[in-house]
Amino acid sequence: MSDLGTVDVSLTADEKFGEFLESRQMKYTTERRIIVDEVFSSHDHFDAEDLVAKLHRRRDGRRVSRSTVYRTLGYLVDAGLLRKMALGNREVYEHDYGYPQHDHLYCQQCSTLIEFKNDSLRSLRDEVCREHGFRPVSHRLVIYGTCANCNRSRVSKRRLDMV
Amino acid sequence: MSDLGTVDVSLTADEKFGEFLESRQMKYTTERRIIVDEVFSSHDHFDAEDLVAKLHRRRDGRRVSRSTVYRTLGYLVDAGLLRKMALGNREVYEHDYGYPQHDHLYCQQCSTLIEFKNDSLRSLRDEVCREHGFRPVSHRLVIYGTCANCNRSRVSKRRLDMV
DNA sequence: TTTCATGCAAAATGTTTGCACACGA
DNA sequence: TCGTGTGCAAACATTTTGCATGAAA
Repeated sequence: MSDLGTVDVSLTADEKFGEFLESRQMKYTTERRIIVDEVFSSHDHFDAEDLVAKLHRRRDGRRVSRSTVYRTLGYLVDAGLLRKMALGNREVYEHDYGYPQHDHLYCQQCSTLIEFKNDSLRSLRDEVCREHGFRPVSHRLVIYGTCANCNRSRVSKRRLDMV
Repeated sequence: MSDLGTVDVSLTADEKFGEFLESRQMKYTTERRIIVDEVFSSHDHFDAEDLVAKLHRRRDGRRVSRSTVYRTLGYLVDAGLLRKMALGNREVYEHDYGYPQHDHLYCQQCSTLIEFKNDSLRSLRDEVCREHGFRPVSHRLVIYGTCANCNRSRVSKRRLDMV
């Protein structure tokens, strides 16, 4: 997983979620805490069922049902803590809060996801929007292809084939 | 629907699909012809169920079952005639063959989809890929926000509110 | 103690598949 | 004719929902 560093934020994800819940008269339950802990313990992209599996197989007291996982993921997106995006034919979540805006390179060979940041891309996006009188809120860009590693292997393989 | 013109191609979509089917020892059946006709009769974006509905409600002899619609859409993508992409939480199809490469502005207010073409974007994409040793095959970019029309209405509304 | 959340099971959605019959080349 | 395709219904995969019980504030 690429690491683009962080964006300074005054609250932890946990605190931010607490504020969100409070503002909506919702409760910060044990289950919601378990989910936030799990989700923010690593920076990997994951889909709903990945998380269900992790939290469902637990033998300790920290099991959470499928419905609660799905419901809570929705709230985390609403709270601005997670972003949901389509990757091939999977729907994956990634950290949004405290993490810089970025786009993705997705290797169709080995399924590696590379994050990258490019400021010109952002300006170009805004310029296009301006030309259309369009007010951008967000965007999703995924470039599909093959990564450096896979390109290397293929070249080696091709060379071997030639021998 | 925006119209970006066409790209010159030597075969009609129908002929191209015929070639594809032949190359795979598949048959160009009545149902497949009905689907190609319908899909290429307009440039709108549509999802599988839109098409199922259109072809299922027909009273003439041109009804096609749900399974055949789904199966054929897959072949049309494989044949390079259609592109599939995520739009919000829908999966929509659009023409690929004979249509220029482009990206999308999606209005979250009125659900309008605006297509645009921007060559700098393409070069920038390729530059980013080069920096990462990544070989691009395709990409999906959707910018979410509000369109000129909706921005106008909102401004008017705001002005009225102030009176 | 009141209000909201959970877990379960059922339902809803979107898509794929096995199979008997039908059709295209 | 032969091999493929179709339609149907059933299976699947994913996500949502109604409801009785349980926990947070």
